[in-house]
Amino acid sequence: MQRPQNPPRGTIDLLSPESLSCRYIENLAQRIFESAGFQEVKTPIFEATEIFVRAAGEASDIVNKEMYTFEDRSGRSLTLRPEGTAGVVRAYLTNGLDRKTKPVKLWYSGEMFRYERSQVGRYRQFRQIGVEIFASGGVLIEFEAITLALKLFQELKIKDLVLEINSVGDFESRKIYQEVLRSFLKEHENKICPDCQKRSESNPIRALDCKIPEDQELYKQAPKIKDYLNNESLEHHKQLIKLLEDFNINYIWNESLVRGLDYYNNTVFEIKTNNKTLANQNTICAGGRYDSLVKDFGGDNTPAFGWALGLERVMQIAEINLKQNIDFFLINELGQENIIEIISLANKLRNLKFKICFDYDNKSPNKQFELAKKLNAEKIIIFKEGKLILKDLLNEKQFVFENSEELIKNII
RNA sequence: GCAGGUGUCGCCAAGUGGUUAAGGCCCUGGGUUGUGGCUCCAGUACCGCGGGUUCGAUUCCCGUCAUCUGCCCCA
Repeated sequence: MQRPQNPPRGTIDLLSPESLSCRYIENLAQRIFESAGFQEVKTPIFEATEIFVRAAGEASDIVNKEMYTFEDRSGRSLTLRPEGTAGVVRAYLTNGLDRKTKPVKLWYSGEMFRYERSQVGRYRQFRQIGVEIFASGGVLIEFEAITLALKLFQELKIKDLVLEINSVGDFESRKIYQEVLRSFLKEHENKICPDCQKRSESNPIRALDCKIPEDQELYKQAPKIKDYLNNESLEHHKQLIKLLEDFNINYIWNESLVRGLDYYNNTVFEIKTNNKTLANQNTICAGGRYDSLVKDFGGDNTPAFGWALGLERVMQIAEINLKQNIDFFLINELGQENIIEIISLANKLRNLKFKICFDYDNKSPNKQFELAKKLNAEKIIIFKEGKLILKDLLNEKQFVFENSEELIKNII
C-alpha cells in the first residue's frame, strides 16, 4: 500500500504541540465551567437521525445537506452529531434531569460532524465546547453563560473580540416579521442578488446579512425586527443589554443576526474575532435561547439557553505556546547489563511525578546525549563508572552521587 | 453543489521535451569527538493517477483524484 497522503477530507490530525493546546483549552474550560457549578455531560457521538431532524428543522441546511447519516445493521437510521444541543436535550430527558434540582447547568466538549466543503477554520470533523442550561428563563443565566465564554477567551489572551447580540423574538412575532420581510424582498426582487432572491423564500432574515454593498444599502429601508418584538421580548432584550452595560461589556446590537438553527427564540448572540487568519469563518462562539426544544422533544415546557465554540477556530487565534519536555534523561554509559538499575531509577522518579526518558536501543552515549537534547530534557543523569552524575543542561552545572538513593534525596 | 489556484523525496524547494531529476531541513546508519548540541561520510523520488500529442514527457493537452481559496451555509 502506498503511504497515505491525507486523512479523510475535512479532517485533521492533531499532533503535539496542537494536541497540547487542545487539551489546555479543554482543561481551562472545565475549570471555568466548574467555577460556576456546571456539570459535564458526555453524550454519544451518534444519535437517532430523528433527534437532529427534530432539533435543527427539516428545512435547515444541516439536515438537508450536511449530515453523516447511516443505517446500522438492523436498519435504524443513525447520524453522527452535527451539533451538540440536540443530544444534550435528549440526554436531559432520557436521564430524567428534569426531575433534578434546577436550573440544570451542563457543559460538554466533543467532536461534531458536518459534510460540507472544508475551508479555513471549517472542517467536516470539528470540536465544539459548549454549555446548555435548562429551566431558567431569565436574563441572568444568559448573562452568566455569555460572560463565561468571554472569560474563557480572556484567559486565552484572545483580543479583538466582538460580542454581537440580537433578539429574534418569540415564534409568533418572528413568523409575522418573516412574512413582512419576505414581502419587502419580493417587492425589490429585481434589485437584489440571486442569493437573496433564494433567501427571501428559505430564510428572509438571512438576507439582511448579505455581503453585497448594493443589497446592504437597500436593506437599510427594510422592516426592523425590533419593531415586531412583543413587549415581553423587548423587555427581555433590554434587561440583558442593561446587564452588559452595567458590567461594561462591549456589545453590538446586530439586528440582522440570526442563527442557522430554527429552534432559537429571543436572545441570540455570536462572538466574532477580527483576527484575519480565520477569514470569513470569524465566528468563534455562538448560541442563544431555545425555550421550545425540550417540549418538542416530549418534555415539559422548559426554557433553555446554550452556546458552543469552535475549538479549532479558537486554537488558531489563541497563540498558546506549549512545548513538551522531560525532566530527566537517563544516560547509560555502562552497557545493557546495567539496564535494571536504569529502569528502577526511572520508575522511582516517575512515581515522584518527574518526566523521565532513557534509551531503549543500546545507542552509543553520544547518541543518547543527542536524544536527551531532542526530547527537551532539562537535566540528564549519567550512569558512569558506578556513580551517577546529575547535569543541568540549562546552566551546565553538575553533581556526582554515589547511588540512586542519594541522588533522589537531593532532587526532592 | 458552484467558481478559481495548486500537485517534483517526511517537510521546504530548483529544474528541463531527450544520457544518472539540484539543493536545504528532518530522519536513519557510521566516523571524529568522546559530558552531547560542531564537523565528516553514507542512505532514501518509478516528478498525484490515467489517457493523449510526440521518435521521446516530470516538463505540452485532456480527464481524474487530492489539496487550498472563495460562494452557499456554518463553530
